Amino acid sequence: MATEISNRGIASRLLLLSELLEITGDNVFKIRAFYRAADIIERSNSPISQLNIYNLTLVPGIGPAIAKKVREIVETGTCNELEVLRAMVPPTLLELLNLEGVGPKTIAVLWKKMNIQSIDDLERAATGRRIRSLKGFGEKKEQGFLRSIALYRSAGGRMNRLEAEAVINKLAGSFAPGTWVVAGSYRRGKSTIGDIDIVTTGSPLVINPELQHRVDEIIDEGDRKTSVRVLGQRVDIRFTREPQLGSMLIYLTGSKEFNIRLREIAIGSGRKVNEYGVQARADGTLHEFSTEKEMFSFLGLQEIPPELRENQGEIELAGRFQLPQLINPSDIKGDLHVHSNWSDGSLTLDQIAEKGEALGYTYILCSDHSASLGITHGLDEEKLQQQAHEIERVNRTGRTCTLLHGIEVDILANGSLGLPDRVLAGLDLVIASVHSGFKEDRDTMTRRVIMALDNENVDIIGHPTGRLLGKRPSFEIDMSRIIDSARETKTSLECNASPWRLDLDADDIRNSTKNGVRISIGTDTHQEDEFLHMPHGITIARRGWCSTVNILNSLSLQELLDWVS
DNA sequence: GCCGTTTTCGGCCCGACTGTTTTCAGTCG
Repeated sequence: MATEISNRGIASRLLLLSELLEITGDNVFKIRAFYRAADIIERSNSPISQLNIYNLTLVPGIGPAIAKKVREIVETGTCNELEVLRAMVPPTLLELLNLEGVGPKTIAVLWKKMNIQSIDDLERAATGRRIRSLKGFGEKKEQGFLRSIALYRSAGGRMNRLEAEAVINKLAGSFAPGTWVVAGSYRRGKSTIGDIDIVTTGSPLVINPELQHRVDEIIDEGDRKTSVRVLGQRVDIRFTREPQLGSMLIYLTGSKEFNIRLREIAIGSGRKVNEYGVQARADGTLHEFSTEKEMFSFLGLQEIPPELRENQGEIELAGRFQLPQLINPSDIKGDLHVHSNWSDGSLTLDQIAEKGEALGYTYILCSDHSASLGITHGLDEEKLQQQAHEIERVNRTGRTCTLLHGIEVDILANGSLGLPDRVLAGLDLVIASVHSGFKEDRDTMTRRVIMALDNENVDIIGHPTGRLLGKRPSFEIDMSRIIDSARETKTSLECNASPWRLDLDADDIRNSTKNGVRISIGTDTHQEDEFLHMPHGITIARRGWCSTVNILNSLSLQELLDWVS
């Protein structure tokens, strides 16, 4: 059997098609249709390659033309229109789309009038001051191109949440306390953030000058909006007034798809939604909202938590007042992934129990590495037995937080585990994780993890895709098979709260809980301050539509022990 | 190209800011 093309594979070809159509100047609505279809296919949790033409057209956003192209891609790996465009447009031209301030129209003109085909070509032409001779281009554009090229070459990509917080902290002094809110993808709880968006009720007359000496660069400056660069990252600041704060927050929190959907709905009832409020199209009267809740209510919607605003069905549910009650920090009863100084952590077991008590937890799973992983001073059978005695001693000291004795056992290359079953059977909870052999192919890796799932001693699969944000991509793994197997074996999948992992991601979490798989949130703490990463994990779980019933560590200690047995 | 209890044709979210212009196109979010 030939390998089926993945949803991502289909989506990437449609995306390439829409980018090529942009440069060749095709109808913008047609381009958007391709772009939307690519997004829908990428996010779908069932294999699109198995749908026939008719079933494809039943997917919202896919019509007869795109359905035909998808089938062509499934059967041949590409489609005719894509190949025609690829033969026409130099491939290096697409890279120019990554430059800030450079869009498809600009690229088309540079290509057709000056035969500029790549970033290097553009740099040479701008340095040689040749571009200013083109109609519609001047000296400032030329300099802007050179700045964008330098920025693109030095860019470190998207920020993780800690890096975003560093940028925010650098600017915090520009605003009076209580007059500003971080919106955008940071507020929606995304695991990586492209730029920072801030809404403030402060005056631009005060804040714009304040920003001057805190930023690397002012990109745009205005009375309604100012954009700056801080620590190499873009920050957009929108100025508003208290009576309009609600609509501005909704607007700047997004997502883009969410905003578009909200506005489409408003059009249906003769209204216009923008960042200033809701306007009646008939007479132009503007309704203002100081809170988001008031504006949602005015539109006939339940208040939608920022983490859900992705146009993934939440708006329709909000219209029926049927949004899920999302998990909250106060629902978390304990941390299910902590390392002590018995392996590669820095805290003693006593310190961990003390910290757990201070955080209001009723339990913490002490899950050190197994001995198979040489670099982290893992525990063998003997050390594990000694640790058991020490945990018993700590648990007798009368703290309100109980230490559970567990392990983070390695899933080895052949799918077996780093410790024998009889050892694992004696522990309270077992996390099994992949820490080596990331380069295996998709099928091998999937079977490795499924073997671990089939082991009756394994309760949780730790960081199931192995990614390190910005450093190491997920390894190849068929998550739908993993989720099926987790359901059958009643195993939990981890939402690792470390800001460098945040793995599983929100889409996989939502697919897991739809299938009845419980999510375990663990901080993977190695040193004291990492206990504070729990909220990052909760945020991702909220993005995955999790209620308390979906979260393993919202169970009480007794319920958790019952679940294990 | 997609879509439809206003529509099967004619719409398709909305506004800020810049640079290059004498009124607007392009880009961005």
